[in-house]
Amino acid sequence: MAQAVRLAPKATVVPPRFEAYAEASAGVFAILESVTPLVEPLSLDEAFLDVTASRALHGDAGGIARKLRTQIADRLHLAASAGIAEVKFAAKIASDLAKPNGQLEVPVGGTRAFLAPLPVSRLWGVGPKTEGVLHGLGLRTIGAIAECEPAWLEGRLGSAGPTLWELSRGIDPRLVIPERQAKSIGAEDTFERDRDDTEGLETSIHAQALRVGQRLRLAGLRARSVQLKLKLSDFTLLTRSTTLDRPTDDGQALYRIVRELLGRTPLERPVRLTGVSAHDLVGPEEPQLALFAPPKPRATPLNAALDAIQKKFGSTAVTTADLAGSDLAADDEIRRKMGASRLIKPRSP
DNA sequence: TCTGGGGTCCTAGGACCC
DNA sequence: TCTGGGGTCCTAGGACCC
Repeated sequence: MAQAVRLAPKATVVPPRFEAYAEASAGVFAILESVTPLVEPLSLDEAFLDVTASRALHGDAGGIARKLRTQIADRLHLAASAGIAEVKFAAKIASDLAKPNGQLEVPVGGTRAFLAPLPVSRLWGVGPKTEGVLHGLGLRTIGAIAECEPAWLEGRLGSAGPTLWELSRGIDPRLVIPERQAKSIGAEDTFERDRDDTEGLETSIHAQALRVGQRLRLAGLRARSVQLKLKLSDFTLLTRSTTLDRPTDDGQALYRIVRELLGRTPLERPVRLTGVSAHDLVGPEEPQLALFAPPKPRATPLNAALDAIQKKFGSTAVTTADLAGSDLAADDEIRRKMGASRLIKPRSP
């Protein structure tokens, strides 16, 4: 947006409508799941489908893709593209090449030939850095990688070498996995202007810790470790993390820890972004390994009450004193998931 | 190309344990 | 107190993806 506004100073800037995208996404996934339960979301608007067992009922893969795309167009008025292949990442590339609003099928047994002329950057796991390394080795196409000795590639790229070699030959053993448990949950915000006042930074990570805590409770998870993230004015990234004595889903507990981490992190520059994330997530049913039963956390009933209030009246209905009136407490995603229908501003801190 | 927010996976050193 | 080999866990950083 910064770039766009610079180029077109008079442009009208329209805020994103995350709720609308989520609603459309749910509609698309409902259509996809009418064909097979083996739907693996890749993002809000992309998914892998394993239709191996669906063909007897729904016809061949190409026909299934056409049918799904027609339904998406008819019911949701959205364009959709599809890639069909024997392995996941080839299907993904085929769908990228079919955009917009097309579909591309890689013939059975033809994966390696399909990939060979494509640039190395098309491979999953090859970003700008790895692309530079590969170009330095004289490798520009996926076919060129396929011709290499995997051991030679390993010497130059580490363990990524043999993996890229396999992919270049169309070997991709990854299965379509419908439900995947989150491995981390985080919240981060870039400031309007860089700042270095402790109070402002603490307010920011407080709001983020509370958002993370709420999302943990929504997912029925607790965190065993917490990470503080700071991006400085020169874009250098700092992370500080701690492992907890006991897993928690309490935002205030997360905040106490990241505030401590912030306190012992000397900052040489103003801060551009702060972030808080929860890692090593465990479910609520995790067996208790402590020798003595731990005391029931005091925060649990409080959080349940706060969650209920926010579900009913919106995410800004009740918050901590330092966040009152600040827009940092709002989290559209939480509001959407909880189904809150209206927003009530606090009348006084 | 002056860089948002949500993630995943990997590496590497050091502390610590047997 | 030192030595050696095998291992886990914790922490920080980086590449990559949508």
